[in-house]
Amino acid sequence: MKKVIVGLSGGVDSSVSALLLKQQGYEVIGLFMKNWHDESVTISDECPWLDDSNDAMLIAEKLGIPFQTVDLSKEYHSRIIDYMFNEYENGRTPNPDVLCNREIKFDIFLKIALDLGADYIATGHYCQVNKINKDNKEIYRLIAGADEKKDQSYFLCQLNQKQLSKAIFPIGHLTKSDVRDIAKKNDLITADKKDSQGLCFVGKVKLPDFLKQRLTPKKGKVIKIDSESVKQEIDLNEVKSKEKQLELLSSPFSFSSDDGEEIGEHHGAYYYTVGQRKGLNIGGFSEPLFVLETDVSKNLIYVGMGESHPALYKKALFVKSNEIHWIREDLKINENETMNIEFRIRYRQPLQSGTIYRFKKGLYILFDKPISSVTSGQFVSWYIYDELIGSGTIN
RNA sequence: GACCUGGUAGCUCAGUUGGUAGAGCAUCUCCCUUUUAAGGAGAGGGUCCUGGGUUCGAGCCCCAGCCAGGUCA
Repeated sequence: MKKVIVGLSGGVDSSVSALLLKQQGYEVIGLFMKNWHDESVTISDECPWLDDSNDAMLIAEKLGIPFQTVDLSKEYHSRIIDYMFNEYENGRTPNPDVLCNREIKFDIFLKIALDLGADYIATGHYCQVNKINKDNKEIYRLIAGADEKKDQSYFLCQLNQKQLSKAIFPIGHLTKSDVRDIAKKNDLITADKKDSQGLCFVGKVKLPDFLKQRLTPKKGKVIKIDSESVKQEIDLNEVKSKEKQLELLSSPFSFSSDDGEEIGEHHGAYYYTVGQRKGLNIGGFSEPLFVLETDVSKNLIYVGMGESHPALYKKALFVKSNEIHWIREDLKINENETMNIEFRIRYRQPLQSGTIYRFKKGLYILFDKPISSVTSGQFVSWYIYDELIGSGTIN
């Protein structure tokens, strides 16, 4: 009998995952990860993890499976929280939950599971894995969850073949309402529990407050850039090489304080992210203001009025060579090759179409249509149909 | 110095022939969402510059003052 350790979070998705594994005849062990202690920074109920661990335990009892708790808060802190603060400090916008999967659930947790003699680990993610044979090699494919609205493949975009080979996603072929139905029919107490939100393991936070733990507030200017003053289309015909063209299209606008008018003050450029609307605390304009760019070294933030401001849109993005990740290494493209793909630059964004151009320095993705709020530090993941084949950090 | 225009929600402004005020933005809450955003819904918020006067009744009319911007000598 194959042995699976399932990460029980105390939610309905992992509950049903465990149930299904049990029904499929696996030897199932439930493991609850406690990765965060500090409730002072969260908005939600006083002690969410206590309820969650309790629910997880009750589910394990109900299913008649062994249950354990592990505390990975030290690792979570060094691998996720530290990364987060570093990125924000450098004016980038990290994605802790993508890292959490790569570094915690599918690394440390996986190792613990293997040490316990498990053959696989399972989680309640809405995504699917399948295996194909190609040139006598087994290749694992990461497929989007069947429920388009809940597809969480994006959060797993940094996993590799080895990790996928050990992963089972028991609910990936189901919809959320299927999962809730199953939970109800089987009297699982988590059946009607609200979906979790906010940072995985940490919970819902007000980001600026969270960041203030380590990034001290410092006042700076907010500069408003007029639509008209944004330099118009670069004449690509004057630029000979494709690489140079793409470099221009993907590079930041690099505004300076002379490019616009000072309209207010902020409390720290690193609290803001591209495309952000709320929290600027500046009114008096006919349309909302959106953050176009931040400059952490000068502590400036640049904003533009209206959702169609030209500086809110980009036609290309860049990923450095060492930050390119292929799940399907067999599909990897070489220097000077291109590939038509679909991609997304944030969770739940509809897939966008574009082309990858690979050069020595890294790769560019040229979008068929300009994309709003392309944010450095976030992950871009690329797909062929519903298969996620690679990803990278937006430069 | 004279004249003109304006002083109305946190901000920018609208307010019909006088009947105790509105819109956008901002803010807050909720919804959505295992990142950051965006998006959707709702709510709160006004000694209508001050002091007099006319009127049954004044943000709207009259007088004086204060403040801001402008024009002319």
